[in-house]
Amino acid sequence: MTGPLDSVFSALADPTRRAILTMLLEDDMAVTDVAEPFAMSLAAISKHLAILAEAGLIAREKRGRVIWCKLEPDAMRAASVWMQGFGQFEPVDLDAFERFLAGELADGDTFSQDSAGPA
Amino acid sequence: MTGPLDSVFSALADPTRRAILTMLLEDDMAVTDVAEPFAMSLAAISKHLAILAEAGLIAREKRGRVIWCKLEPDAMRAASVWMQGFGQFEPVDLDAFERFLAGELADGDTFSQDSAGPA
DNA sequence: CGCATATTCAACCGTCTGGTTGACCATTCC
DNA sequence: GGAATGGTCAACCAGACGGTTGAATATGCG
Repeated sequence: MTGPLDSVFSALADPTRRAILTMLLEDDMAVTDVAEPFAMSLAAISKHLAILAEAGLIAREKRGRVIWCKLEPDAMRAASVWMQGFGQFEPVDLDAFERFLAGELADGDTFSQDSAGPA
Repeated sequence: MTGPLDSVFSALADPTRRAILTMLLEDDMAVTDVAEPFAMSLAAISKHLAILAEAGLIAREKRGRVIWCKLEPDAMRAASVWMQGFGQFEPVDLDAFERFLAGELADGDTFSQDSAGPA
């Protein structure tokens, strides 16, 4: 009885996948380009993309031999609403957001997880 | 490195744990009472509670021989804000959002889960 | 003290997850 | 047609996950 919240939350539980979503926030990307900054195989990224697509968080569209990945932020809505039921955090509290960033920022500026940095 | 978003999202990815959080929305509860509606062992529930506590989503306080579980909705804030960055990315400071992400990256029973949402 | 209650610990088990590698389509280019 | 490019598939592996059971550790009570 796996529901949509299960797949969305567990998709978001992986930092690589969250990083991918963040990249897609900028622009649609081909699979190979998505994979480029990560220190793992293309096949691994392909699996991550499949999980994100399964959760509805991205859509993949094949054009020629390239598959374009596009963010589908609507899939986050249910999960977001669920969480908001627990806090009084307003749906759009940008001040809180900026304060959060200021507090939590501190370090790091690339997607390099373990050893290899981005090219 | 495992950041706070990892533990929160993966804690929320399990329907049993979401149901527990929902119950705690009503009131603080003892471990045994939390376990009561579920068709699984007390030990299993105890583990779920440990995971929720590890993620900061609940606090456990021992009073006498009973351990009381209390919701800590603040732990959801970061994850909620993160998701909201995707929901309405127009007003959000995208640059700050991505810097934050880069930093974060370095680093048969009673409940029908998906309907069991906050009141 | 001795027993019941509340909760965790420890060992174990099957399944899922995230990664690897190498082979396999599909498409474009020469 | 044949080679290079873009992506996925399949098999495999180590480790995490979600559950079980039985023993252990408080604490409260008569």
